[in-house]
Amino acid sequence: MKQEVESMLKSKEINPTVNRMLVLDYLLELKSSISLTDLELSLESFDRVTLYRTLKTFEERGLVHKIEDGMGITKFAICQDSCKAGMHHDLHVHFYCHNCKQTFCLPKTQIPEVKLPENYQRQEMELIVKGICSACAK
Amino acid sequence: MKQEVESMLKSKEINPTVNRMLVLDYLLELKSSISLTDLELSLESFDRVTLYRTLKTFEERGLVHKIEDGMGITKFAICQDSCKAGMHHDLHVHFYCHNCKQTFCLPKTQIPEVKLPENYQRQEMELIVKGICSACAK
DNA sequence: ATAAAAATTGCAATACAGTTGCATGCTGTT
DNA sequence: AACAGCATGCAACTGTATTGCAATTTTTAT
Ligand SMILES: [Mn+2]
Ligand SMILES: [Mn+2]
Ligand SMILES: [Zn+2]
Ligand SMILES: [Zn+2]
Repeated sequence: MKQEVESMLKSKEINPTVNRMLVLDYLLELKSSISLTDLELSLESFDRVTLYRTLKTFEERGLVHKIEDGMGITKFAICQDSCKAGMHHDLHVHFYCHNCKQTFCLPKTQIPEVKLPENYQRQEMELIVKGICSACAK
Repeated sequence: MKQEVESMLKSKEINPTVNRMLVLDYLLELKSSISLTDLELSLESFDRVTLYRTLKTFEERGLVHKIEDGMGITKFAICQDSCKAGMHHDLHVHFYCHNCKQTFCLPKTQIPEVKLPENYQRQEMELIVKGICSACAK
């Protein structure tokens, strides 16, 4: 397990420090995304700034992606697969649950194409669907 | 003109004070949306809190809608038409320009339907397209 | 293995958007 | 004119994001 986490960091050219391995391990367990504040609450021994910079590094190297959850909170989630440093391929839908306040990646749900007005040049897209998640719907 | 602004406020059951008429007038001139901070810079004579509460009232009465611009900034824009107090019909796409940092409503560009995984219940959607706006593309 | 260099971390401080409480001022009504 | 109710401004507070710098850890080169 620890071996796996370490090589995952190395493959993204991230120095595998103890801290970073613990953070990555935690993110991998997680079913949804997490905000910096919630991460700080979950991993109490870490300084907030360290977690901030850890997430920033992870994002820059293509290991996690940033999600605007649609309620003004920034969250982070492990990238699915093909993301590289400075190159995220993150065209899936995100789902915000009004009940549990969690934000889920829906990697199998692609963002459909939209036709923009004349002269608008698209570079990225974000689609946030809000409602009740499957766990809360039961 | 002033007459028009006043009756617009009244039709949404908002008390037409001098301040509110000036803010609404400014918003109507605007081609794109605006953040609280930028509004404060544009209308210097107003206190930030007054503008905050003005926008909040406008939003609650269905006169403006709130936009998460995808970069963590909340912006406000005049509603198109059928919005009522507590009931926004805001399923159009928003466009964020990386060059001028403005966020545009694209009222003619609807958000396409997406099929969610089993048991997810949709209530709202937000689609932000990022890139270069038509003015900056020239 | 050790020393030097480079990267990482923690603490303190700052920046900044959003929000609330309260005293004051304004407006319309009796 | 007196009153009630809403609107406004100021000060203060919250919460998140971000930076500077010194201390510590990790890596690299002897
Ligand atoms: Mn995602
Ligand atoms: Mn809009
Ligand atoms: Zn839920
Ligand atoms: Zn532009």
